[in-house]
Amino acid sequence: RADPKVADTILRNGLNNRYRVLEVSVIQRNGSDPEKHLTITASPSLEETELCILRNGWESVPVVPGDIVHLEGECSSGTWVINAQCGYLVLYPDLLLSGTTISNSIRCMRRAVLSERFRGSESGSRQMLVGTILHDIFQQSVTNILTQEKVQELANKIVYGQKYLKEMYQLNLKQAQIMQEVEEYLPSFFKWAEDFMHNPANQNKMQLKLSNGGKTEDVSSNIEIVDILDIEENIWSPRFGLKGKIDVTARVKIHCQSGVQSRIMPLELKSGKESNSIEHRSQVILYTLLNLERRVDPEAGFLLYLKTGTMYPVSGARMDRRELMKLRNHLAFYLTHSTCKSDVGKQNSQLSALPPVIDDSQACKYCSQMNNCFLYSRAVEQNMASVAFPPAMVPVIDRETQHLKPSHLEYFSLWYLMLTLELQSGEHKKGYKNIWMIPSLEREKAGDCVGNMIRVDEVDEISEGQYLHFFQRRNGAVPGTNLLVGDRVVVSGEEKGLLGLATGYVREVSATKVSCLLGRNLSHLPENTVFRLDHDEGDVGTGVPFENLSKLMRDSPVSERLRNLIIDFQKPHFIQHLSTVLPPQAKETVANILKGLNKPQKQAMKQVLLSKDYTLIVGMPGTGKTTTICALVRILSACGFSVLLTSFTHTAVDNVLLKLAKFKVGFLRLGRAQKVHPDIQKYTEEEICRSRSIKSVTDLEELYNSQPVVATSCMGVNHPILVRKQFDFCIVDEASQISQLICLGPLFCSKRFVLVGDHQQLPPLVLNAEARDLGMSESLFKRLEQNQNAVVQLTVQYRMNSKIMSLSNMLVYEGKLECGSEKVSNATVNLPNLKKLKLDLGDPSKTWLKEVLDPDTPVCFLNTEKAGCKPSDIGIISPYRHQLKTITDLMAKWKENRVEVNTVDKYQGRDKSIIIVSFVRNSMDENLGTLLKDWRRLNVAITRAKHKLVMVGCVPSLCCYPPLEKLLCHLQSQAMISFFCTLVWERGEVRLTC
DNA sequence: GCTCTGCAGAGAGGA
Repeated sequence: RADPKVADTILRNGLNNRYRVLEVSVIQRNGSDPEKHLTITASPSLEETELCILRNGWESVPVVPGDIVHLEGECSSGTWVINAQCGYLVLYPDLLLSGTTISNSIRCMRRAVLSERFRGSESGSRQMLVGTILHDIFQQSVTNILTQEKVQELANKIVYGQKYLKEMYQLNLKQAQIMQEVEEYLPSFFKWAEDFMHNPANQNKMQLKLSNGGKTEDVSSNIEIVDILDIEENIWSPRFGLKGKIDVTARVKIHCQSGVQSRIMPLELKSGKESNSIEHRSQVILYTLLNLERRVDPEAGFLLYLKTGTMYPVSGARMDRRELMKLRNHLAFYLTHSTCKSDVGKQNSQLSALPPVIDDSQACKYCSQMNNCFLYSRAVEQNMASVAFPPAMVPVIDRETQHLKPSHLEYFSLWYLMLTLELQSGEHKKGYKNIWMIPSLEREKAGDCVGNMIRVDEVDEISEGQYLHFFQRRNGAVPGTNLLVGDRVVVSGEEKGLLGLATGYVREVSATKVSCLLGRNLSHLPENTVFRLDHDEGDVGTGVPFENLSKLMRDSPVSERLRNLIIDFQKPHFIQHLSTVLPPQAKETVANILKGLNKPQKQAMKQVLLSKDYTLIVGMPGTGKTTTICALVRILSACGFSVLLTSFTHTAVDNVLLKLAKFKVGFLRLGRAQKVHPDIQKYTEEEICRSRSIKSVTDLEELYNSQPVVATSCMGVNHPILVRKQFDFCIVDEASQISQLICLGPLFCSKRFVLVGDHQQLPPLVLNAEARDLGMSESLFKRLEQNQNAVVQLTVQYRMNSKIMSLSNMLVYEGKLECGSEKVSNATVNLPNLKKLKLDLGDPSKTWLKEVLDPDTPVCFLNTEKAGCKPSDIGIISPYRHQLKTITDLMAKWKENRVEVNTVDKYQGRDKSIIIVSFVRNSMDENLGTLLKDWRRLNVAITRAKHKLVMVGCVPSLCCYPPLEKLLCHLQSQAMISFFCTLVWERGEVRLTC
């Protein structure tokens, strides 16, 4: 009951009810099937309980106390009955599972569960791409009622357009090949249209089970498609815990003996073999359920095979729907219970078993999840007493995983567990469910949503599949919001049932309007539709690390090499002489570049050139990491090497590129242009393809091969270039801040790698405490640092004056940091109005300010209001967000307010002339909190200032934290403490005492 | 005990 996963769930009655299960009991009566009785409640106090009785197979639903369920059906005097004839129980209804996921689980649920974790395991195939293209052509043809000639034209436009070029490049296919395949289908398109769209009296009799006047009857009827209402309609159903995209939503006339019926029905297109299989039919049945969210029950749908133009009716009979929903519940159970607490009394989590391995080696042979499936059984399940494998599969599993050592299996299961725990923490915080569980007005308060919007102006198709929409607040101005340009949004209708209409990106936010680039054109919706735009936190970055973990375990030379280096700590190798790597013609260029570097930087260049495996560059604060990376890229490319340049954030990548752009080194920037620095946008693939109007695979390939330097974020590893190309070097900036498995991504497509970072600064963020304790915040940089022969340190810094530097030197760097020049060492802050100001400070109560303002004082307080330096030169940092809010609010009164206020964490990688650190803490409580216990956070905090570092805090309180205690001791011994100020709160006023 | 960045992604077929 204390499960945090459900602790914050909103319970309620009614159509979209949510019940908490309090008790589960199995009732076994003589001679009849067992029943399951659930004691449930929809009241937050858990007091008013109801009873739910599960019968006729529903008792198999794996529901346990604490679970959240949704009930469909009827409740009479506090009792729900879910049986063969009526009602549904939906387990974890806020977990929406897609139609394909559920139909894929019919044969093997294990595969369906694995596919949810390892999304990119299927790299796609020719058939799939052709399928996607055929869908597109068909959908556009029927929507626009095109003639045969026009359809041919459209096919040409799509195949020879830019839309699918990337996929074609990835699969190494030619456009002509695709076109040839596509053309074979076109005659069937026309045949279908002839049969069903333009010919009401067609001879294609179909058997349809439909309700009529209260009873269901099997009717023989003629089907006529009269109107196409939507294509790719996206429906989220929090009632059934389902989601899906419906190929075609059509108005259908059903002509039968008793008359004509008109219905809106789903049409599912298939370009493969005409199998009419249970999987295909199940998909249609699930779509009939999805339709309930928006319209009356269609009761049936159609399966259309594009190869032949044959259309099969599929009824959404109660029995089939019921079985599919039970399947969904099982899937939801496995996805939700991916970890469990080990033996009673212990608090440690461990991985749960997946759905069992099926006994069908024939089916497994072609399964895209085979590797992950066997890996999980070998690394995780083989040690579980409760898991038995089909005997025939045991040797297969062993054979397919024999390339892995015990250390590899251990690494896999540890990281799989940590990633899963972290995923659960993320789901708990974010997730889509807020969109349907919390009204827009309420979500607006937190800034995550803008509701009550109507669409204005025309929808503008910017490029294929990208529609620019404009929204305006129905009454008044757009409220204050966190929505920023470039953020992902989900557009829904305020009216229920219109969830997830489209997703896209924010283009512009003004006081009156929000414009968004969406994947679907919403202009077909009624003009008075009221929308809400929700900030889409999505489940970003959850798939990539799982995917990388799976890749690392593959039976391939690249993966084996990385396993040896990363898991088994194999010593990195270096070659002896530079002459063997340095081409004669590059010598002069390289020498010139080296001239601009200091000694440790030069050493770093040499080390990288000599490396056969990897190099770690420790970039202490202010030591010119960006300059070093920039020089490194120039040298490597002068030597003829290809380079993949990455970092976790777009900002970090662009920082290097901004510098690099000044030199004659060409590069290609991957990633969404919206997320890229404006000055770098012209180097993005998106921009280049637009400006050169690239429309053939050949041209695209040429572009991809044109630059030896490619830059992208670590998450962008699924780009086709990285799938097909191998680079000589991969450089990862800010590597000490990147989670191990995310950092691993770009390394698969490179022969050698360079990690740049500083493990004395903040590690990757890990939300889940247990995962953190298990070691999840260990970056790859930190892990490999134990191989000291691969490490070079940049120790000469150009940021801080000597006094500021000395703090960090004492704290963590053991005196290794040195100033780059006298100028740096002696630099002080320039305060032009100081003289005048000092006169104003005659009041004895302000003497402390005088001292504080003295440029020769490294530790002090500064009044930015009158001192006369630019506010933009000042940064205020604190470990705590709430403190920043208070400071920001206090400063809001000022006319000109350009002082940047931010968290320590956010200031990493940046600097300012003057930094004011507010340590906040002012109590001797036992509750210390963890933020200030971290040496790395303190190190970051005190190494941001170039000329003046002002720290504010309560000395005795702060002495409880070991890192601060050390710092304060040092300050005292250096006589810097006398200037230290204590910040005291009294009745909401800030008073400074010395 | 309070720190937060990444990003399209449901479905494209195959046995």
